[in-house]
Amino acid sequence: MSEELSDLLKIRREKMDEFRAQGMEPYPYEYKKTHSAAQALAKYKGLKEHEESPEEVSVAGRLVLKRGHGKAAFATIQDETGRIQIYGKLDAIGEQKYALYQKLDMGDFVGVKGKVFKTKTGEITIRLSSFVLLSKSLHPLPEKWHGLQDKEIRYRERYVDLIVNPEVKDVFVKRSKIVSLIRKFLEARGFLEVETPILHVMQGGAAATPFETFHDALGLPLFMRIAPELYLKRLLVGGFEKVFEMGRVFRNEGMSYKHNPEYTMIEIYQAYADYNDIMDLTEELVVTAAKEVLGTLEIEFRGDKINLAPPWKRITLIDALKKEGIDLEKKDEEGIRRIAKAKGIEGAEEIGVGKIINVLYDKFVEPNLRQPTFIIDHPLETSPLAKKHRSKAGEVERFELIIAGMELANAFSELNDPVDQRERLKKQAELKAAGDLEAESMDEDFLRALEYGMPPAGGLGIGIDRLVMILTNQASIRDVLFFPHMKPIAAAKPKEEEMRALDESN
RNA sequence: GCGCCAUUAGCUCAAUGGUAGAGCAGCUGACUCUUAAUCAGUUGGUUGAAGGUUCAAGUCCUUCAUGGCGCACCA
Repeated sequence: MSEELSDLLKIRREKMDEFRAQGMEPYPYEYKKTHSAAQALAKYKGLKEHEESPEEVSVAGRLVLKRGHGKAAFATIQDETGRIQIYGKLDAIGEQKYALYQKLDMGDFVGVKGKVFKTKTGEITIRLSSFVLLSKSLHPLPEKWHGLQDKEIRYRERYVDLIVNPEVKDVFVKRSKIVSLIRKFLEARGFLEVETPILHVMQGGAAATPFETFHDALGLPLFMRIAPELYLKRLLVGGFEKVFEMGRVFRNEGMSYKHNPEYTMIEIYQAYADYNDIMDLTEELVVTAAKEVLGTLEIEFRGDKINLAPPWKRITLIDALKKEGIDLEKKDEEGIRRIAKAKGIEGAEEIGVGKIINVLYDKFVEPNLRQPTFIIDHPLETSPLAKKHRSKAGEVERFELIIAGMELANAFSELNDPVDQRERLKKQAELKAAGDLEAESMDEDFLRALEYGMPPAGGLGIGIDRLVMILTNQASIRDVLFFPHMKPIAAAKPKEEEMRALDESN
Protein backbone atom coordinates (compact mmCIF):
# COMPACT_ATOMS: atom_id res chain seq x y z
CA MET A 1 0.00 0.00 0.00
CA SER A 2 1.06 3.56 -0.58
CA GLU A 3 3.05 5.78 1.74
CA GLU A 4 0.20 8.27 1.51
CA LEU A 5 -2.35 6.09 3.21
CA SER A 6 0.14 5.42 5.94
CA ASP A 7 0.54 9.16 6.46
CA LEU A 8 -3.17 9.81 6.77
CA LEU A 9 -3.58 6.91 9.16
CA LYS A 10 -0.50 7.82 11.13
CA ILE A 11 -1.57 11.41 11.67
CA ARG A 12 -4.94 10.33 13.02
CA ARG A 13 -3.31 7.84 15.36
CA GLU A 14 -0.93 10.52 16.59
CA LYS A 15 -3.92 12.75 17.26
CA MET A 16 -5.55 9.96 19.21
CA ASP A 17 -2.46 9.81 21.42
CA GLU A 18 -2.45 13.59 21.71
CA PHE A 19 -6.07 13.62 22.97
CA ARG A 20 -5.20 10.95 25.50
CA ALA A 21 -2.11 12.88 26.63
CA GLN A 22 -4.27 15.96 27.11
CA GLY A 23 -6.65 14.02 29.35
CA MET A 24 -9.42 13.47 26.83
CA GLU A 25 -10.09 9.76 26.44
CA PRO A 26 -10.60 8.96 22.73
CA TYR A 27 -12.91 6.03 23.46
CA PRO A 28 -15.00 6.79 26.56
CA TYR A 29 -17.87 4.56 27.74
CA GLU A 30 -21.01 6.64 27.51
CA TYR A 31 -22.43 10.07 26.95
CA LYS A 32 -25.65 11.56 28.29
CA LYS A 33 -27.37 13.47 25.53
CA THR A 34 -30.47 15.53 26.05
CA HIS A 35 -31.53 15.94 22.42
CA SER A 36 -31.07 14.47 19.00
CA ALA A 37 -30.00 16.88 16.27
CA ALA A 38 -33.55 16.96 14.93
CA GLN A 39 -35.06 17.51 18.38
CA ALA A 40 -32.70 20.39 19.13
CA LEU A 41 -33.47 22.01 15.77
CA ALA A 42 -37.21 21.58 16.24
CA LYS A 43 -37.23 22.84 19.80
CA TYR A 44 -35.33 26.04 19.05
CA LYS A 45 -36.35 26.84 15.48
CA GLY A 46 -38.33 29.83 16.80
CA LEU A 47 -35.27 31.63 18.17
CA LYS A 48 -34.67 35.10 16.82
CA GLU A 49 -31.33 36.14 15.39
CA HIS A 50 -28.64 36.14 18.11
CA GLU A 51 -31.22 35.05 20.67
CA GLU A 52 -29.99 32.24 22.91
CA SER A 53 -31.76 29.31 24.57
CA PRO A 54 -32.13 29.63 28.35
CA GLU A 55 -30.70 26.17 28.99
CA GLU A 56 -27.94 24.05 27.58
CA VAL A 57 -28.42 21.00 25.37
CA SER A 58 -26.19 17.97 24.92
CA VAL A 59 -26.01 16.42 21.48
CA ALA A 60 -23.77 13.65 20.17
CA GLY A 61 -22.81 12.76 16.62
CA ARG A 62 -20.20 12.39 13.95
CA LEU A 63 -18.25 15.43 12.77
CA VAL A 64 -18.86 15.81 9.03
CA LEU A 65 -17.86 19.38 8.16
CA LYS A 66 -15.37 21.87 9.60
CA ARG A 67 -15.07 25.59 9.01
CA GLY A 68 -12.22 27.15 10.97
CA HIS A 69 -11.84 30.89 11.58
CA GLY A 70 -8.78 31.14 13.72
CA LYS A 71 -10.01 31.72 17.24
CA ALA A 72 -13.49 30.37 16.46
CA ALA A 73 -14.72 27.53 14.30
CA PHE A 74 -18.01 26.21 12.98
CA ALA A 75 -18.53 22.54 12.41
CA THR A 76 -21.40 20.23 11.53
CA ILE A 77 -22.24 17.06 13.37
CA GLN A 78 -24.53 14.31 12.15
CA ASP A 79 -26.57 11.84 14.14
CA GLU A 80 -29.28 9.39 13.14
CA THR A 81 -31.82 12.19 12.83
CA GLY A 82 -29.81 14.65 10.77
CA ARG A 83 -27.23 17.41 11.02
CA ILE A 84 -26.76 20.34 13.31
CA GLN A 85 -24.17 23.12 13.33
CA ILE A 86 -21.91 23.72 16.31
CA TYR A 87 -19.81 26.78 17.09
CA GLY A 88 -16.70 26.62 19.23
CA LYS A 89 -14.92 29.76 20.47
CA LEU A 90 -11.52 30.05 22.10
CA ASP A 91 -12.67 32.33 24.90
CA ALA A 92 -15.71 30.15 25.64
CA ILE A 93 -14.02 26.78 26.04
CA GLY A 94 -10.45 27.74 26.96
CA GLU A 95 -7.11 27.47 25.24
CA GLN A 96 -6.41 23.80 25.90
CA LYS A 97 -9.89 22.58 24.89
CA TYR A 98 -9.90 24.83 21.85
CA ALA A 99 -6.60 23.38 20.64
CA LEU A 100 -8.17 19.92 20.85
CA TYR A 101 -11.33 21.19 19.16
CA GLN A 102 -9.23 22.32 16.23
CA LYS A 103 -7.54 18.94 16.09
CA LEU A 104 -10.82 17.06 15.60
CA ASP A 105 -11.00 15.20 12.31
CA MET A 106 -13.92 14.65 10.01
CA GLY A 107 -15.49 11.40 11.07
CA ASP A 108 -14.78 11.74 14.79
CA PHE A 109 -17.69 11.21 17.16
CA VAL A 110 -18.12 14.05 19.63
CA GLY A 111 -20.47 14.96 22.43
CA VAL A 112 -21.17 18.69 22.59
CA LYS A 113 -22.82 20.82 25.23
CA GLY A 114 -23.95 24.40 25.09
CA LYS A 115 -26.76 26.88 24.61
CA VAL A 116 -28.55 27.06 21.29
CA PHE A 117 -28.62 30.28 19.28
CA LYS A 118 -29.41 31.49 15.81
CA THR A 119 -26.61 32.85 13.66
CA LYS A 120 -26.95 35.96 11.55
CA THR A 121 -27.44 33.73 8.53
CA GLY A 122 -30.35 32.11 10.33
CA GLU A 123 -28.95 28.72 11.24
CA ILE A 124 -29.80 27.13 14.58
CA THR A 125 -26.44 26.41 16.17
CA ILE A 126 -25.04 25.02 19.42
CA ARG A 127 -22.54 27.40 21.05
CA LEU A 128 -20.13 25.08 22.83
CA SER A 129 -19.47 25.45 26.51
CA SER A 130 -17.68 22.10 26.39
CA PHE A 131 -17.21 19.03 24.24
CA VAL A 132 -15.74 15.54 24.54
CA LEU A 133 -14.37 13.11 22.02
CA LEU A 134 -16.60 10.01 21.91
CA SER A 135 -14.73 8.01 19.31
CA LYS A 136 -11.63 8.86 17.33
CA SER A 137 -11.99 8.01 13.64
CA LEU A 138 -8.82 6.58 12.13
CA HIS A 139 -9.89 6.58 8.49
CA PRO A 140 -10.51 9.65 6.33
CA LEU A 141 -14.07 10.05 5.05
CA PRO A 142 -14.82 10.37 1.33
CA GLU A 143 -15.11 13.78 -0.26
CA LYS A 144 -17.75 16.13 1.05
CA TRP A 145 -18.99 17.23 -2.39
CA HIS A 146 -19.39 14.03 -4.32
CA GLY A 147 -19.52 11.56 -1.48
CA LEU A 148 -18.70 7.97 -2.30
CA GLN A 149 -19.48 7.05 -5.93
CA ASP A 150 -17.58 3.82 -6.48
CA LYS A 151 -20.28 1.15 -6.42
CA GLU A 152 -17.92 -1.57 -5.39
CA ILE A 153 -16.76 0.31 -2.28
CA ARG A 154 -20.32 1.39 -1.54
CA TYR A 155 -21.43 -2.24 -1.41
CA ARG A 156 -18.35 -3.62 0.30
CA GLU A 157 -18.06 -0.82 2.86
CA ARG A 158 -21.73 -0.01 3.28
CA TYR A 159 -20.97 1.70 6.61
CA VAL A 160 -19.09 4.43 4.73
CA ASP A 161 -21.83 4.68 2.10
CA LEU A 162 -24.38 5.19 4.88
CA ILE A 163 -22.32 7.93 6.50
CA VAL A 164 -21.94 10.05 3.39
CA ASN A 165 -24.94 9.22 1.17
CA PRO A 166 -28.10 10.07 3.13
CA GLU A 167 -30.46 8.85 0.40
CA VAL A 168 -29.07 5.35 0.92
CA LYS A 169 -30.19 5.43 4.53
CA ASP A 170 -33.66 6.52 3.43
CA VAL A 171 -34.06 3.39 1.32
CA PHE A 172 -33.25 1.14 4.26
CA VAL A 173 -35.52 3.06 6.60
CA LYS A 174 -38.31 2.53 4.08
CA ARG A 175 -37.44 -1.14 3.83
CA SER A 176 -37.77 -1.46 7.58
CA LYS A 177 -41.13 0.32 7.50
CA ILE A 178 -42.44 -1.94 4.73
CA VAL A 179 -41.45 -5.06 6.68
CA SER A 180 -43.01 -3.73 9.87
CA LEU A 181 -46.15 -2.77 8.02
CA ILE A 182 -46.58 -6.19 6.45
CA ARG A 183 -46.40 -7.76 9.91
CA LYS A 184 -49.00 -5.37 11.25
CA PHE A 185 -51.21 -5.92 8.22
CA LEU A 186 -51.19 -9.69 8.70
CA GLU A 187 -51.46 -9.63 12.48
CA ALA A 188 -54.49 -7.38 12.16
CA ARG A 189 -56.08 -10.13 10.05
CA GLY A 190 -55.40 -12.84 12.58
CA PHE A 191 -52.21 -14.28 11.12
CA LEU A 192 -49.58 -15.68 13.44
CA GLU A 193 -45.89 -15.22 12.73
CA VAL A 194 -43.98 -18.48 13.05
CA GLU A 195 -40.43 -19.75 12.60
CA THR A 196 -39.45 -23.02 10.95
CA PRO A 197 -36.05 -24.62 10.28
CA ILE A 198 -33.56 -23.02 7.96
CA LEU A 199 -31.34 -26.09 7.90
CA HIS A 200 -33.26 -28.69 5.93
CA VAL A 201 -32.57 -32.38 5.64
CA MET A 202 -34.33 -32.39 2.28
CA GLN A 203 -34.69 -30.01 -0.59
CA GLY A 204 -38.25 -28.93 -1.18
CA GLY A 205 -40.90 -26.25 -1.45
CA ALA A 206 -39.64 -24.65 -4.62
CA ALA A 207 -37.77 -25.37 -7.82
CA ALA A 208 -34.26 -24.17 -7.05
CA THR A 209 -30.72 -25.41 -6.53
CA PRO A 210 -29.86 -25.36 -2.83
CA PHE A 211 -26.67 -24.61 -0.93
CA GLU A 212 -25.34 -27.68 0.80
CA THR A 213 -23.78 -27.75 4.22
CA PHE A 214 -22.82 -30.37 6.78
CA HIS A 215 -23.53 -31.08 10.41
CA ASP A 216 -20.31 -32.41 11.93
CA ALA A 217 -21.65 -34.03 15.10
CA LEU A 218 -24.39 -35.89 13.25
CA GLY A 219 -22.28 -36.57 10.18
CA LEU A 220 -25.26 -35.28 8.24
CA PRO A 221 -25.39 -33.37 4.98
CA LEU A 222 -27.93 -30.53 5.16
CA PHE A 223 -29.45 -27.99 2.79
CA MET A 224 -29.98 -24.30 3.44
CA ARG A 225 -33.70 -23.85 2.85
CA ILE A 226 -34.95 -22.73 -0.56
CA ALA A 227 -38.45 -22.17 0.88
CA PRO A 228 -40.29 -22.71 4.18
CA GLU A 229 -43.36 -24.03 2.35
CA LEU A 230 -43.39 -27.68 3.43
CA TYR A 231 -42.95 -26.84 7.11
CA LEU A 232 -45.66 -24.20 7.07
CA LYS A 233 -48.05 -26.72 5.55
CA ARG A 234 -47.23 -29.11 8.38
CA LEU A 235 -48.45 -26.35 10.69
CA LEU A 236 -51.77 -26.27 8.83
CA VAL A 237 -51.98 -30.02 9.46
CA GLY A 238 -51.24 -29.30 13.11
CA GLY A 239 -54.22 -26.98 13.36
CA PHE A 240 -52.91 -23.48 12.75
CA GLU A 241 -55.19 -21.72 10.29
CA LYS A 242 -53.41 -18.47 9.44
CA VAL A 243 -49.63 -18.39 9.62
CA PHE A 244 -46.79 -16.55 7.99
CA GLU A 245 -43.04 -16.67 8.10
CA MET A 246 -40.77 -13.89 6.94
CA GLY A 247 -37.17 -14.85 6.58
CA ARG A 248 -34.13 -15.61 4.56
CA VAL A 249 -34.05 -18.30 1.90
CA PHE A 250 -30.98 -19.37 -0.06
CA ARG A 251 -30.72 -20.31 -3.69
CA ASN A 252 -27.53 -21.47 -5.33
CA GLU A 253 -28.09 -19.73 -8.63
CA GLY A 254 -26.92 -16.84 -10.75
CA MET A 255 -26.86 -13.24 -9.56
CA SER A 256 -28.46 -10.28 -11.32
CA TYR A 257 -30.23 -7.02 -10.64
CA LYS A 258 -33.09 -9.08 -9.25
CA HIS A 259 -31.27 -12.07 -7.75
CA ASN A 260 -29.11 -12.38 -4.66
CA PRO A 261 -28.03 -15.81 -3.35
CA GLU A 262 -29.82 -15.10 -0.07
CA TYR A 263 -32.99 -13.10 -0.01
CA THR A 264 -35.98 -12.40 2.15
CA MET A 265 -39.26 -14.07 1.42
CA ILE A 266 -42.56 -14.03 3.20
CA GLU A 267 -44.78 -17.06 2.93
CA ILE A 268 -48.39 -16.80 4.03
CA TYR A 269 -50.86 -19.68 4.48
CA GLN A 270 -54.56 -19.38 5.08
CA ALA A 271 -56.75 -22.41 5.73
CA TYR A 272 -60.11 -22.61 3.95
CA ALA A 273 -58.98 -20.07 1.36
CA ASP A 274 -58.22 -20.65 -2.30
CA TYR A 275 -56.01 -18.78 -4.72
CA ASN A 276 -58.73 -16.26 -5.51
CA ASP A 277 -58.86 -15.21 -1.85
CA ILE A 278 -55.08 -15.02 -1.80
CA MET A 279 -55.05 -12.81 -4.89
CA ASP A 280 -57.28 -10.32 -3.07
CA LEU A 281 -55.03 -10.51 -0.02
CA THR A 282 -51.89 -9.92 -2.11
CA GLU A 283 -53.36 -6.92 -3.85
CA GLU A 284 -54.51 -5.39 -0.60
CA LEU A 285 -51.17 -6.01 1.08
CA VAL A 286 -49.07 -4.37 -1.63
CA VAL A 287 -51.47 -1.47 -2.04
CA THR A 288 -51.49 -0.87 1.72
CA ALA A 289 -47.69 -0.94 1.85
CA ALA A 290 -47.42 1.55 -1.01
CA LYS A 291 -50.01 3.89 0.44
CA GLU A 292 -48.57 3.92 3.94
CA VAL A 293 -44.91 4.09 3.04
CA LEU A 294 -45.05 6.24 -0.09
CA GLY A 295 -48.41 7.94 0.25
CA THR A 296 -49.13 7.28 -3.42
CA LEU A 297 -49.97 4.48 -5.84
CA GLU A 298 -48.28 6.15 -8.80
CA ILE A 299 -44.70 5.00 -8.81
CA GLU A 300 -41.73 4.94 -11.09
CA PHE A 301 -39.38 2.03 -11.46
CA ARG A 302 -36.47 1.65 -13.89
CA GLY A 303 -37.96 4.32 -16.10
CA ASP A 304 -41.48 2.85 -16.14
CA LYS A 305 -44.47 4.67 -14.73
CA ILE A 306 -46.44 2.12 -12.77
CA ASN A 307 -49.92 2.54 -11.38
CA LEU A 308 -50.66 0.32 -8.40
CA ALA A 309 -54.31 1.35 -8.16
CA PRO A 310 -56.52 -1.72 -7.85
CA PRO A 311 -58.07 -3.76 -9.25
CA TRP A 312 -55.12 -5.34 -11.02
CA LYS A 313 -55.45 -7.20 -14.25
CA ARG A 314 -56.00 -10.97 -13.94
CA ILE A 315 -55.26 -13.01 -17.03
CA THR A 316 -54.59 -16.69 -17.62
CA LEU A 317 -51.15 -17.72 -18.73
CA ILE A 318 -52.58 -19.16 -21.96
CA ASP A 319 -54.44 -15.91 -22.73
CA ALA A 320 -51.34 -13.86 -21.93
CA LEU A 321 -49.36 -15.94 -24.41
CA LYS A 322 -52.10 -15.49 -26.99
CA LYS A 323 -51.85 -11.72 -26.60
CA GLU A 324 -48.18 -12.04 -27.53
CA GLY A 325 -49.18 -13.95 -30.67
CA ILE A 326 -48.51 -17.40 -29.26
CA ASP A 327 -51.74 -19.35 -29.48
CA LEU A 328 -51.45 -22.65 -27.66
CA GLU A 329 -55.17 -23.17 -27.19
CA LYS A 330 -56.36 -26.55 -28.43
CA LYS A 331 -52.80 -27.38 -29.49
CA ASP A 332 -51.64 -30.90 -28.79
CA GLU A 333 -48.14 -31.70 -27.59
CA GLU A 334 -46.87 -31.92 -31.14
CA GLY A 335 -48.26 -28.48 -31.99
CA ILE A 336 -46.81 -26.85 -28.88
CA ARG A 337 -43.39 -28.30 -29.60
CA ARG A 338 -43.57 -26.99 -33.15
CA ILE A 339 -44.35 -23.48 -31.90
CA ALA A 340 -41.51 -23.65 -29.36
CA LYS A 341 -39.10 -24.64 -32.09
CA ALA A 342 -40.33 -21.82 -34.32
CA LYS A 343 -39.83 -19.38 -31.43
CA GLY A 344 -36.25 -20.56 -31.01
CA ILE A 345 -36.61 -22.30 -27.64
CA GLU A 346 -33.41 -24.26 -27.15
CA GLY A 347 -33.56 -27.86 -26.08
CA ALA A 348 -37.33 -27.95 -26.48
CA GLU A 349 -37.15 -31.59 -27.51
CA GLU A 350 -35.84 -32.70 -24.13
CA ILE A 351 -38.26 -30.94 -21.79
CA GLY A 352 -41.91 -31.52 -21.01
CA VAL A 353 -44.74 -29.58 -22.56
CA GLY A 354 -45.53 -27.79 -19.30
CA LYS A 355 -41.98 -26.58 -19.04
CA ILE A 356 -42.06 -25.41 -22.66
CA ILE A 357 -45.13 -23.31 -21.88
CA ASN A 358 -43.31 -21.84 -18.89
CA VAL A 359 -40.26 -21.02 -20.98
CA LEU A 360 -42.42 -19.35 -23.62
CA TYR A 361 -44.10 -17.35 -20.88
CA ASP A 362 -40.82 -16.34 -19.21
CA LYS A 363 -39.39 -15.24 -22.52
CA PHE A 364 -42.30 -13.57 -24.28
CA VAL A 365 -44.79 -12.51 -21.63
CA GLU A 366 -43.21 -11.71 -18.27
CA PRO A 367 -40.63 -9.17 -19.49
CA ASN A 368 -43.39 -7.16 -21.21
CA LEU A 369 -45.69 -6.88 -18.21
CA ARG A 370 -45.06 -3.48 -16.62
CA GLN A 371 -48.30 -2.78 -14.78
CA PRO A 372 -49.32 -5.07 -11.91
CA THR A 373 -50.74 -8.25 -13.40
CA PHE A 374 -51.84 -11.57 -11.97
CA ILE A 375 -50.93 -14.37 -14.35
CA ILE A 376 -53.14 -17.29 -13.40
CA ASP A 377 -53.53 -21.03 -14.09
CA HIS A 378 -50.16 -22.62 -14.81
CA PRO A 379 -49.27 -26.01 -16.28
CA LEU A 380 -49.56 -28.84 -13.78
CA GLU A 381 -46.17 -30.25 -14.68
CA THR A 382 -44.18 -27.32 -13.31
CA SER A 383 -46.27 -26.81 -10.17
CA PRO A 384 -45.91 -30.01 -8.12
CA LEU A 385 -47.28 -28.46 -4.89
CA ALA A 386 -50.35 -26.75 -6.35
CA LYS A 387 -53.85 -28.15 -6.52
CA LYS A 388 -55.26 -29.29 -9.83
CA HIS A 389 -57.52 -26.72 -11.43
CA ARG A 390 -61.15 -27.33 -10.52
CA SER A 391 -62.27 -27.08 -14.16
CA LYS A 392 -59.26 -27.13 -16.47
CA ALA A 393 -57.36 -30.34 -17.15
CA GLY A 394 -53.57 -30.21 -17.13
CA GLU A 395 -53.51 -26.96 -15.16
CA VAL A 396 -53.25 -25.92 -11.53
CA GLU A 397 -54.80 -23.12 -9.52
CA ARG A 398 -51.81 -20.86 -9.29
CA PHE A 399 -50.96 -17.22 -9.82
CA GLU A 400 -47.88 -15.11 -10.15
CA LEU A 401 -47.89 -11.38 -9.57
CA ILE A 402 -45.79 -9.49 -12.10
CA ILE A 403 -44.79 -5.86 -11.76
CA ALA A 404 -42.23 -4.18 -14.00
CA GLY A 405 -41.31 -7.47 -15.62
CA MET A 406 -40.41 -8.98 -12.26
CA GLU A 407 -42.09 -11.85 -10.51
CA LEU A 408 -43.07 -10.46 -7.15
CA ALA A 409 -45.31 -13.16 -5.75
CA ASN A 410 -46.26 -16.76 -6.40
CA ALA A 411 -49.26 -18.50 -4.90
CA PHE A 412 -51.60 -21.45 -5.22
CA SER A 413 -54.58 -23.27 -3.97
CA GLU A 414 -52.40 -25.68 -2.00
CA LEU A 415 -52.42 -29.33 -2.93
CA ASN A 416 -53.82 -31.24 0.07
CA ASP A 417 -54.69 -34.55 -1.57
CA PRO A 418 -51.95 -36.85 -0.21
CA VAL A 419 -52.37 -39.43 -2.98
CA ASP A 420 -52.02 -36.81 -5.71
CA GLN A 421 -49.10 -35.17 -3.87
CA ARG A 422 -47.29 -38.50 -3.59
CA GLU A 423 -47.59 -39.05 -7.33
CA ARG A 424 -46.34 -35.57 -8.11
CA LEU A 425 -43.35 -35.86 -5.80
CA LYS A 426 -42.58 -39.24 -7.29
CA LYS A 427 -42.30 -37.58 -10.68
CA GLN A 428 -40.05 -34.92 -9.15
CA ALA A 429 -37.85 -37.61 -7.62
CA GLU A 430 -37.54 -39.21 -11.05
CA LEU A 431 -36.48 -35.88 -12.53
CA LYS A 432 -33.96 -35.48 -9.71
CA ALA A 433 -32.56 -38.95 -10.36
CA ALA A 434 -32.21 -37.96 -14.00
CA GLY A 435 -30.06 -34.97 -12.96
CA ASP A 436 -32.50 -32.09 -12.41
CA LEU A 437 -30.86 -30.13 -9.59
CA GLU A 438 -33.99 -28.09 -8.99
CA ALA A 439 -36.42 -30.96 -8.56
CA GLU A 440 -38.21 -31.64 -5.29
CA SER A 441 -37.26 -34.49 -2.97
CA MET A 442 -39.50 -37.35 -1.95
CA ASP A 443 -40.32 -36.03 1.50
CA GLU A 444 -42.01 -38.91 3.33
CA ASP A 445 -42.60 -36.95 6.50
CA PHE A 446 -44.36 -34.21 4.59
CA LEU A 447 -46.50 -36.81 2.84
CA ARG A 448 -47.34 -38.47 6.15
CA ALA A 449 -48.45 -35.08 7.46
CA LEU A 450 -50.75 -34.60 4.46
CA GLU A 451 -52.14 -38.09 5.04
CA TYR A 452 -53.29 -36.97 8.47
CA GLY A 453 -55.29 -34.31 6.63
CA MET A 454 -54.53 -30.70 5.72
CA PRO A 455 -57.46 -28.33 5.33
CA PRO A 456 -57.94 -26.68 1.96
CA ALA A 457 -55.70 -23.62 1.96
CA GLY A 458 -54.27 -20.82 -0.08
CA GLY A 459 -50.54 -20.14 0.14
CA LEU A 460 -48.47 -17.20 -1.00
CA GLY A 461 -44.81 -16.23 -1.30
CA ILE A 462 -43.66 -12.64 -1.81
CA GLY A 463 -40.11 -11.56 -2.55
CA ILE A 464 -39.60 -8.80 -0.03
CA ASP A 465 -36.44 -7.44 -1.65
CA ARG A 466 -38.19 -7.03 -5.00
CA LEU A 467 -41.18 -5.40 -3.36
CA VAL A 468 -38.83 -2.93 -1.68
CA MET A 469 -37.05 -2.30 -4.99
CA ILE A 470 -40.31 -1.37 -6.65
CA LEU A 471 -41.57 0.77 -3.79
CA THR A 472 -38.28 2.66 -3.45
CA ASN A 473 -37.35 2.82 -7.15
CA GLN A 474 -34.02 1.09 -6.68
CA ALA A 475 -32.74 -0.42 -9.91
CA SER A 476 -30.80 -3.28 -8.33
CA ILE A 477 -31.50 -5.74 -5.54
CA ARG A 478 -28.07 -4.80 -4.22
CA ASP A 479 -29.43 -1.35 -3.45
CA VAL A 480 -32.03 -2.73 -1.04
CA LEU A 481 -29.61 -5.10 0.73
CA PHE A 482 -27.26 -3.61 3.29
CA PHE A 483 -24.56 -6.12 2.43
CA PRO A 484 -25.16 -7.66 -0.99
CA HIS A 485 -23.09 -10.70 -1.76
CA MET A 486 -19.67 -9.78 -3.18
CA LYS A 487 -16.67 -11.89 -4.09
CA PRO A 488 -13.91 -11.54 -1.54
CA ILE A 489 -10.87 -9.63 -2.75
CA ALA A 490 -7.52 -11.34 -2.48
CA ALA A 491 -5.66 -8.04 -2.62
CA ALA A 492 -6.95 -7.08 0.84
CA LYS A 493 -3.91 -8.71 2.39
CA PRO A 494 -1.22 -6.04 2.10
CA LYS A 495 -3.57 -3.55 3.76
CA GLU A 496 -3.90 -5.79 6.80
CA GLU A 497 -0.16 -6.31 6.98
CA GLU A 498 0.34 -2.58 6.92
CA MET A 499 -2.16 -2.11 9.72
CA ARG A 500 -0.33 -4.70 11.77
CA ALA A 501 2.98 -2.93 11.15
CA LEU A 502 1.34 0.29 12.30
CA ASP A 503 0.07 -1.39 15.46
CA GLU A 504 3.50 -2.73 16.27
CA SER A 505 5.19 0.62 15.75
CA ASN A 506 2.87 2.21 18.33
C1' G B 1 -21.51 -18.96 -17.93
C1' C B 2 -21.15 -15.21 -22.38
C1' G B 3 -20.57 -10.01 -24.27
C1' C B 4 -19.47 -4.77 -23.55
C1' C B 5 -17.32 -1.15 -20.32
C1' A B 6 -14.48 0.40 -16.10
C1' U B 7 -10.15 0.22 -12.52
C1' U B 8 -4.98 6.72 -12.11
C1' A B 9 -3.54 10.20 -4.74
C1' G B 10 -7.82 8.72 1.14
C1' C B 11 -12.36 10.56 -2.09
C1' U B 12 -14.22 12.75 -7.01
C1' C B 13 -12.01 13.06 -11.63
C1' A B 14 -8.17 14.83 -15.83
C1' A B 15 -3.89 13.44 -18.89
C1' U B 16 -3.17 13.28 -29.24
C1' G B 17 2.28 6.63 -27.33
C1' G B 18 6.69 11.56 -25.21
C1' U B 19 8.38 14.92 -17.68
C1' A B 20 1.40 11.63 -14.10
C1' G B 21 -2.20 16.58 -12.87
C1' A B 22 -6.61 19.21 -10.51
C1' G B 23 -10.47 19.83 -6.73
C1' C B 24 -11.73 18.05 -1.94
C1' A B 25 -9.41 15.73 2.35
C1' G B 26 -4.41 16.06 4.98
C1' C B 27 -0.24 19.19 6.76
C1' U B 28 1.80 24.59 7.83
C1' G B 29 0.33 29.66 8.37
C1' A B 30 -3.65 33.85 8.46
C1' C B 31 -8.66 34.71 10.00
C1' U B 32 -13.89 35.21 16.57
C1' C B 33 -21.18 34.49 12.65
C1' U B 34 -19.17 30.57 8.69
C1' U B 35 -21.91 26.96 5.97
C1' A B 36 -19.23 23.16 -0.38
C1' A B 37 -16.19 29.20 4.55
C1' U B 38 -12.07 31.98 2.45
C1' C B 39 -6.72 33.21 1.45
C1' A B 40 -1.34 31.68 1.01
C1' G B 41 2.02 27.65 1.02
C1' U B 42 2.70 22.33 0.96
C1' U B 43 2.95 16.59 1.48
C1' G B 44 1.02 12.59 -0.98
C1' G B 45 1.42 7.94 -7.01
C1' U B 46 4.99 0.75 -8.40
C1' U B 47 -1.67 4.43 -12.87
C1' G B 48 -5.83 -3.07 -10.14
C1' A B 49 -1.84 -7.52 -11.00
C1' A B 50 1.56 -10.15 -14.25
C1' G B 51 3.64 -10.53 -18.97
C1' G B 52 4.49 -8.43 -23.99
C1' U B 53 5.20 -4.62 -28.24
C1' U B 54 8.14 0.04 -28.49
C1' C B 55 13.80 4.32 -28.22
C1' A B 56 9.56 5.46 -24.96
C1' A B 57 3.27 2.59 -22.19
C1' G B 58 -1.62 5.36 -17.53
C1' U B 59 -2.41 5.15 -23.00
C1' C B 60 -1.30 -0.42 -27.68
C1' C B 61 -1.52 -6.25 -27.18
C1' U B 62 -2.24 -10.90 -23.99
C1' U B 63 -3.67 -13.19 -19.49
C1' C B 64 -5.65 -12.65 -14.68
C1' A B 65 -8.48 -10.09 -10.56
C1' U B 66 -12.58 -7.10 -8.98
C1' G B 67 -16.78 -4.27 -10.20
C1' G B 68 -20.83 -2.17 -13.35
C1' C B 69 -24.33 -2.92 -17.32
C1' G B 70 -26.66 -6.31 -20.74
C1' C B 71 -27.76 -11.52 -22.03
C1' A B 72 -28.43 -16.52 -20.12
C1' C B 73 -30.35 -19.09 -15.61
C1' C B 74 -33.53 -18.15 -11.66
C1' A B 75 -37.86 -15.71 -7.52
